[in-house]
Amino acid sequence: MRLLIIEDEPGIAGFLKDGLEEEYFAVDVAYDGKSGLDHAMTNEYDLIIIDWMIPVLSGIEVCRQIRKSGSVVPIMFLTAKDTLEDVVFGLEAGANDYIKKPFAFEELLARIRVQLRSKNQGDDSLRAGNLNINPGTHQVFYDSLEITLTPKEFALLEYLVRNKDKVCTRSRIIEHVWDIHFDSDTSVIDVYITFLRRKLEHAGCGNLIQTIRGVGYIIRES
Amino acid sequence: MRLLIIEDEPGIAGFLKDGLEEEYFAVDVAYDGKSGLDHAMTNEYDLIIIDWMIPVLSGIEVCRQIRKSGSVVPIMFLTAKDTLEDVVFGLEAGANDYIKKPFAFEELLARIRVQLRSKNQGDDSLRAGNLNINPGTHQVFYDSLEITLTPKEFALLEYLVRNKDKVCTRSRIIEHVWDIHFDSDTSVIDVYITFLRRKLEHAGCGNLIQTIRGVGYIIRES
DNA sequence: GAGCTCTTTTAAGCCAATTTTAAGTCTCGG
DNA sequence: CCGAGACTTAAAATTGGCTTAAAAGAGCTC
Repeated sequence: MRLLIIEDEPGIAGFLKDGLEEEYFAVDVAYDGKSGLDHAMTNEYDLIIIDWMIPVLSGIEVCRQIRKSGSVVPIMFLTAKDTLEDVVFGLEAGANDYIKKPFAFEELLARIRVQLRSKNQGDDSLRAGNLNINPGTHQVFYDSLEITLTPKEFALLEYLVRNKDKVCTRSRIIEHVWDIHFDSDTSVIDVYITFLRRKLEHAGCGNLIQTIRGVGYIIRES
Repeated sequence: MRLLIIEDEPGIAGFLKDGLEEEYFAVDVAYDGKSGLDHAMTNEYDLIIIDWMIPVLSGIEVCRQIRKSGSVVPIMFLTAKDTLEDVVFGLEAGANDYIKKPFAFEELLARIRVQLRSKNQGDDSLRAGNLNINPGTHQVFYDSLEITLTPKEFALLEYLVRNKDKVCTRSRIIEHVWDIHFDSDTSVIDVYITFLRRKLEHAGCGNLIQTIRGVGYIIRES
């Protein structure tokens, strides 16, 4: 899952980036509103975190511009302000959630998961058929059998399952899971798809990941 | 286990901090309501102790704010007041327990253990398979064989067992057991995991602590 | 407070798992 | 049947955990 953080204080930005990468997110950081908007418009993110008070272009203005472009990406505000007025303003500008500084990292993480899961549905774990993925504990179960995955394998499977019934193109996968933006002729994806298929097959959960030739992959639930 | 004490009298605060650290807790202290709330919001604690009468923001207000943020961390009040009215007030504000000053340190400790155990289950001792951990006496038994641990070894094992069947990430371990909050590239955890494994192995209880590479550790009960 | 022991932390080298690269083989669609 | 793209495999590169030894710190005794 790929996140954008728009935050001018390097300390906070670094802390968030490190913590979120530990949770297998691919994280980009922008240090002012203009460059943040730039990133948001030229890339596809699964969620954007914006500080209210940032230079060049205010957080709220960035949010408005993103919405104006038609994007429905979940947006969360970080802010020191906490009057009712601000909340209303933020939500009117198109934000999905709102977290007051100072905040616990755990709380932010929980709220991020809420936003991401709403795209999916139901409880906190991700499902596809009998496969159960728990992003909180980094565990995967097929029925009650646990499948042990490496970090990259997990991140790839998570991305495919979050987008189940949708085709995931190679370029999106390389962006969202590997955070690689330029064109490159690597075949990492193929290799990891093989790894995943082998482990899933071995657990009795074969044929989950289907190939769309020339495009990418899809996990179908039906 | 990591505690926060919000108490303005340095004498009492120091006494509590020292006493609780002697019991292997990782203890933070805040000297007024505002800074206390700050700490509570920006960190993850296993229990919070709040004095009723503190400057800037009253204890009860701090408690309300914490609950308002959705946190369910156990909260205990310290207070000189003891009318029924106050008790009701405190509990309504979201406190879990209530202890009147002056109090015996032993009693406070006992009540803290009650609050912490409710997260786990049943009786006072922690279990994982045939391993038995007694937080009160700092003893560890494998069947009837005692395993002698140093304070840090004990604290680490206790944290892992309290969170058994859940993955404990490195960053959570370093926060809850060592009380280190900033990013640091220490390898203390590795060293202590080695110490623990060696002692457990030696007692015949090998293979208890499993590594989740790139993430942390887990003790599985099953 | 000097000297001793035990605990905790730091640092370095080693080893194993993970990730990436690269090359050869296979398969689908035209 | 050809070629592009996908799959598989092996091996290189990298990362990160494990182990060890030694230094630093804490507590105790005399």
